[in-house]
Amino acid sequence: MSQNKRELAPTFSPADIESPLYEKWIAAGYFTADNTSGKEPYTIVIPPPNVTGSLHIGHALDHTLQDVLIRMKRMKGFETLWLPGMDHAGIATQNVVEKQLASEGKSRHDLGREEFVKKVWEWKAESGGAILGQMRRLGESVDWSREAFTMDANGIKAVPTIFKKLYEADLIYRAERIINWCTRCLTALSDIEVEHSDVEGEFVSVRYGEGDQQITVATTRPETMLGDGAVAVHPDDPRYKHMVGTQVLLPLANRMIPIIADELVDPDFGTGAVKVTGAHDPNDFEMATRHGIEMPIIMDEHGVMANSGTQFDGMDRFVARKAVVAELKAQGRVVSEKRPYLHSVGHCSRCDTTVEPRLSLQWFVRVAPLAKAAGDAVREGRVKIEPKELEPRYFDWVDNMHDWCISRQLWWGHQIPVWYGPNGEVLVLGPDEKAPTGYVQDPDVLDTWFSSALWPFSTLGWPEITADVKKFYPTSVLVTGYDILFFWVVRMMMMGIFAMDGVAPFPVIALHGLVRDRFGKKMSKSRGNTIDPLEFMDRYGADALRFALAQKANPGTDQALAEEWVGASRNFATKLWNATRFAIMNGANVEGELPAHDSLNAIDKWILSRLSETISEVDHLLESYEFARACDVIYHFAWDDLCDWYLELSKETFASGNSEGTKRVLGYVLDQLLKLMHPVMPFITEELWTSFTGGESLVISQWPVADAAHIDKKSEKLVTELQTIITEVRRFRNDQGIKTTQKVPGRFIAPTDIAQYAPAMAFVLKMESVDFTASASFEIGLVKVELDLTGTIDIGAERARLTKDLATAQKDLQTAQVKLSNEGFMAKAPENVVVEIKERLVTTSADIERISAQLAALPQS
RNA sequence: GGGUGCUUAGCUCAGUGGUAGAGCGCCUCGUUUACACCGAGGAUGUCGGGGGUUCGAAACCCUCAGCGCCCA
Repeated sequence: MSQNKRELAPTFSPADIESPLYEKWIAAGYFTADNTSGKEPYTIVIPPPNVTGSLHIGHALDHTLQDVLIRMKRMKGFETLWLPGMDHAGIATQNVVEKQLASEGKSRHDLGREEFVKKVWEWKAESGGAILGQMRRLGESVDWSREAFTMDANGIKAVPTIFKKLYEADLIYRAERIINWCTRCLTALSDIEVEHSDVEGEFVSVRYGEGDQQITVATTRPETMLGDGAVAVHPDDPRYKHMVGTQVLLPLANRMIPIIADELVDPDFGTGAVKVTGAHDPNDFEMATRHGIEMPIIMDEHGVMANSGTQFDGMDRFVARKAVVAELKAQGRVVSEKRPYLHSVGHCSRCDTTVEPRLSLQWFVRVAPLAKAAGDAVREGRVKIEPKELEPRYFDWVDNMHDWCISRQLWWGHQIPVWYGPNGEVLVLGPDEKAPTGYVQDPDVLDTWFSSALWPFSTLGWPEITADVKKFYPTSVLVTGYDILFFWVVRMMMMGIFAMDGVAPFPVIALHGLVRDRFGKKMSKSRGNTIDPLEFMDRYGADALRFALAQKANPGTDQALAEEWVGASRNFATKLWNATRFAIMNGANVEGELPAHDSLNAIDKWILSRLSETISEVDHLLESYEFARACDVIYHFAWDDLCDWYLELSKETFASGNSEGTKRVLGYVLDQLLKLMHPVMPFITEELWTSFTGGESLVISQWPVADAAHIDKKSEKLVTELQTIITEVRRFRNDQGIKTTQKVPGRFIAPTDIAQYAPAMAFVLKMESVDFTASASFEIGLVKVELDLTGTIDIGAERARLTKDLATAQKDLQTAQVKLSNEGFMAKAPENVVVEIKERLVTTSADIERISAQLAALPQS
C-alpha cells in the first residue's frame, strides 16, 4: 500500500508534475472506454474543434467542464467515454491551403480538384490538429483510441447514408433559390455563416419612368436596378393605387417594367415604392415569384456586373454602384441621397466579404419537420436545456428555421452523393453503391455542419450498429457554449432524432457562456485583449487555469477572466500542497478504519461533519452543472475550514502527543478532499494523493460519499463558539497593538465543554499559561478571558472597539424588536422565522448587557 | 423592428421572500517550523430611478433609464 509514498518537494511546481502524470494515465489506459463492460455508460462527445484551430480560452473552459463531469462519473463507477476529434471545417481549411498556394503564386485550379484535395490532406497531416497536443496539456481524460475526424472512414459512410435517407424521405431537395453568395470564397453560404453588421452606406431615391408615368423608389444598392423586374407598392397605398398594373420605364436599362401591388411592401418606408430585383434580394425573390416577374442575374460569381446589357457590365459591383448613381444624376433622376446611411449588411463569416444574395441552383434540407421534432423533444421534456432560461432562444430558432442550404462550391469536404445521368437522371447513392458509367457526380460538397450534425453517432461507427453505438448512444450530456446552440446543437438534434428512430443524441444540453476579458468585454484580436490559455498554463499550471475557469462558470452566463484570477487559483493549489505537507509531517494517515465517532474530540467531529456537508453540496452542484458554486464550496472548505481552522486548532493536539484520532481524521479528510477536487484539479491532487496515501491513482479511485453519521450539529455549534472566542481575542490583541507572535499570559474561565479546548485556543492565540495577575479581562458569551498585558491597556482603543460592538448589537436588537412588535409579522410570519427572531432578541440583549458592563468597567481616562 | 438578458462593495460577479455575500483590490500589523503563492485584524453598499404587492422585497409585479446579446 505504501510503496508509492513519496516525499513532497517544499514548493509546488506544476511544470514538473503535469506531463509525467498525463503520460502515466495514458500508459495505464484509464481513459479508454470498454464497450463490453457491465458498468452503466456515461458519454460525452467533444464539440469538434476545427482542424485548423488551436486551443483558445473558450475551448479551455468547455473542455474543463466536460473533463470535470467525465472524471467525476468515472470515479462514480460509470463506463465513461469522452470522445475527442476534429471537424474538417470546409471553408476554413480550404482557405488556409489556398492561401499557402497563393504564396507560391498558384491557385487551386492550377492543381485540379484531385491534387488539391490531396494537398489538403497533406496539410492536415503536417500542420492540422495542433489543438490535440494542447488538450493533453490541459489534462483532458479523453479516449484517444477513438479519436475521430468528420472525414474519416466513419464520416465517409455516415454522410451519404443519411443524405440518401433524407432524400428518400423528401427532406432534401434541389432548387433554384436566393442564397447567400460569397464573391471571394465563390460558394453558397447558409444563413448562419452570414454575420450581419451595421455599415455606413447610402440611401438613394431614384425617379423611374417618364412624363406623367413616374414613380420614385429608394434603395441602398442602386447598381442592382439593372436587374429590376418590377416596382412594387402596397395594395392599399392611395398614392400609387392608380398605377398598379401599368408599366414604367426602367432607366439605364431602358426597359419597361410593371408596377405590382404586394403586402410585403411597407408603405411607411422610404417612398413606399420599392424596386423588385428578384435575382439579388430574398424579399424581392418572394415577390417576383408570386407575381411571375422576371429575375435577370446581372452579376457574375465574382460580383462583377454582367449580362445587364449596359455600359456597366465588367465593373465590380461597388464601382458600378457609384457609376450608376453618377449616371442617374447626370440624367436628373436622383431625387435625394442620404449618405452616410447606416444599415445592416451581411458578411461572410469566414472572410468578411460583403455577401451577395444570388439566385442559384443548390441543395437544401427541408427543415420544418426535423426542426419540429427537435423542438418537441425539448418541449416534451425528453431533452433538458440547462439553464432553463435559454430555452426561449432555442425555441425561437427551431420554430422559425429557414430551409438549410447545404451545397458548397468547394473542393474540401464531403462531395454530394448525387450522380446525374446523361438524360437528366438524378441518382442518390449510399456509401457502398456505384453509379452506372456515364453518370457524373455533383461537383459540390456539403456544408461542414452537415457532417458535424452526425457527430454523436457517426463517431461511434453508425450506420453500422456497432458495440459502441449500442453501449454509448445516446450520449449523456452535451456541454457547449450557448453561441453554437444554433450552428451545431440544433442540427445534431434534428439529425440525431431523424437517424436514430427518434432518440435525441443527448438528454441534457448544458450551456455555458463565453470567456471575456477582465472588464467583461468580448475578446477579439482587434481589441488586443485575447487570452492565450497556453501562456497561463506555462505560468500557473493547468490546474490553476482549470480551477479559475470552472470557479467562474455559472450556467449559461459569460465570465470575465484576468491573469490575476488564474494566479489566485495557483495560490490555492499551493495552499493545498502545503496543507498536505503539513499533514504528512504530522503523521496523518489513511491506515485502517476511522476511530469510533464517540472517541473523537469535538474539533475532529466538526471537520468530519463539515466534510460530509461539503461532499453532499459539491456532488449535488456538479450533478446540476453548477460548476462555479461547486468550486466555491470546495474552496471555502479547503481554505477556511480545513486550513485556517482545523489545522490551526489541531496543532496543539499534535504537539501534545495524544493525537492518534486526529491523525487518522486528518488523513481521512484530506483523502476525501483530494478526491473531491480531482475532477477540477487533476494534476496536483494526483501528485498529493499518491504521495500521501501510496495509492495507484485518483483517476480510478472512488468518488466520496457523504456520511450522514458524521453530521454533528452539536460539534459544529461548539466549534463556532471557539471560533468566535478566538476571533474576539484576536481583535482585542490587535486593537491593543499586541503582535501576533507575542506571547501573552492568559487564561479562560469557561464551562467544561469549552474549557476542554482552552489549550487548543491558547495555542492558536499564543497565550501562556503561567501564574499572573490579570490586567485585562472580557467576556464572550459564557466565557471569560483574562490576560496580563504587563502594562496599561490602551483604553481609548478598547472603548472604541466596545462602542462599535455595542452599536451593532443595538441595531440588531432594534431590528428584532420592531419585527416582534409588528402585529402583522406575529400573525403572518412562519413559526420558524418568529422563533429565530426571538432568539436573536435574547442573544443581542445579552450582548448589549455584557458590552455595556465592560464599557462601564473601563477606567475613565 | 422582434426577442432576450443584465444593472448588487473600487473591479469581476454570486445571491429568487426573513439581520447584504465571495474572489481580487484597498488599509493596519506580522520573518508563528505547512504555506509571504502566507497569516491576523480592518474599511467599503439608500442592491440603477420611481411606483406597487407583502407582516417583511436585492429578490415578485408595473414603469422609466442605461448597457449587452441573439435574430431580422
